[in-house]
Amino acid sequence: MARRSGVLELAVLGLLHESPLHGYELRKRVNALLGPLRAISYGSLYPCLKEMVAAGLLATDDEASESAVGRRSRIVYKLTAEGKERLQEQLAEGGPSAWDDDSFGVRFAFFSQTDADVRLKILEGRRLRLEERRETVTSALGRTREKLDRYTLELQQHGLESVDREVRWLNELIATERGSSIAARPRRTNTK
Amino acid sequence: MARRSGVLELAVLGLLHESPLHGYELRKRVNALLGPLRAISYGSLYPCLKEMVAAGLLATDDEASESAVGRRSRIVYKLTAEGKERLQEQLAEGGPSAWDDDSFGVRFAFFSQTDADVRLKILEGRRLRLEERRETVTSALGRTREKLDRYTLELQQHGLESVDREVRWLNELIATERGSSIAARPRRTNTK
DNA sequence: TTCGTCATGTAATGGGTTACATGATTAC
DNA sequence: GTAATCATGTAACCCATTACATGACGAA
Repeated sequence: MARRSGVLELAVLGLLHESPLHGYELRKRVNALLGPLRAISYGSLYPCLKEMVAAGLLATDDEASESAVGRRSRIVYKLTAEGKERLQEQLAEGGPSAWDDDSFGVRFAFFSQTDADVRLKILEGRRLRLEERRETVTSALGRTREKLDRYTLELQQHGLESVDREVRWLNELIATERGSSIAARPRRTNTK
Repeated sequence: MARRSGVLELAVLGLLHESPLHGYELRKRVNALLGPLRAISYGSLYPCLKEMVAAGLLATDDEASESAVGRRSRIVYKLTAEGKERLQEQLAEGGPSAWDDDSFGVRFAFFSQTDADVRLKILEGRRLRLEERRETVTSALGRTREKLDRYTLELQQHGLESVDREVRWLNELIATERGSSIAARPRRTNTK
C-alpha cells in the first residue's frame, strides 16, 4: 500500500473536480495533463484510486447494473467532501513542494482553481528554483571549463539555454499575473 | 543487488575511461554530467560500484597504505579489460535504447569516443523520438482543444515549443555531423 | 476472425531516494 | 572548538514500471 505520490493524487483530485470519471478515461486525462514524459500506467493509477477511496477522498459510483448495457462495468469516481477539502488544501500550498519539476506542471494546470496570490508565489518560487539550478551548473562549468571536450560543452550549453528559456517564460507569466491582478483588484494603487 | 541502471553504469564506464577515480569524486563528475535533474546519491553509486567490481568491469586500487598520509583511505576505481570492452559495446549501440531521455544525454556526452556513423544514428533516432512525442501531443491537443482553460493551454503550448526547440538543436547537430564527416572522410563522394 | 480499443486489476521487479552510521581533515 | 567538506557505506522505503490475467465490443 501507500502507493500515492503527491503529484498523481493532485492530478486525480483536480481532474475529478471538473467531472466524475472512470479509471480508464482518467488515465488518458492525467497523461494528457502530464505529457508523454511522466505518463502514468494502470499499475500506478488503479492502486492509487483504491487507496484514495479507502482514505475517504473519493467515492465510487458503479455504473454497471442500469443503463450501460454493453461494455464492461465501469467504476466512476467522484470527489467526496473530504476530497474537495484536500484539493483546496493542496491548491493553497505555494511553498517549495510546489516548485518541483514534478509538481509544478500539475499545479500550473490547475491555476484556474488557484488564488491569484498563490499563483504568483508558485511562479516566483519556480523561477527561484531554476535560477539556483542555473547557478550550480554555471559554477560547475566555471571550475572545469577548459577540460571539457566539444560535445560535453555543447550539452552543458544547451542545458543552460533551456533553463534560461524557462526563466524567460516564467518572467512573462509573472508579468501577466501582476498586470491582470492590478487590473482585476486594484488594491493599494493609490489612484488618489 | 542488481542495482545497476544502464545510464549510471555507462556514465561510470565513460568517466573511468578518461581516468581512474574514487567514489566521492566520481559522484561529482557523474552529477556534473547528468545535470541537477537526475543527479545521483551515494546510496545509488556505491552499491553500483560494488556490483561492477563483482561483475569484473572495474578493479579497485586501494590508495590507503602508501602516499596518502592524511585523509580516509580512498578506493580508486579503474576499468578492467572487460570494462573497456563493455564500454565499447555500449558506445556502439545506436538503437532505440540510446534515444531515451535518460540515455541520450550520457551517450551524447561521450560522443568523442563514439564512431561518427553511430553518432549520426543516435542524433537521428533522438529526433525521431521527439517528433513522435510532438505528434502525440498535438493530436491530443487537437481532440480537446476548445475545452481547455487558459493555463492548461499555455502549458501545452510551452511544452510543444520546448520540443520544437530541441528538434531544431538536433537538426543543427546533424547538419554539423554530416558536414564534418564529409570533410573528414570523403567516401563515396564520386569526385571524379 | 482477428485486431484494436475499452476496461480493470495484481505481482514481481526495478531503480532510485532518504536517513542513518562512521570518522578523518581542513578552514575559520 | 566547531563547522564544512571529504569519504564510504547500509537499510528502509517509495514510487513507478512491466508483464500478466481477464474479458467484452466494434470494425475490418
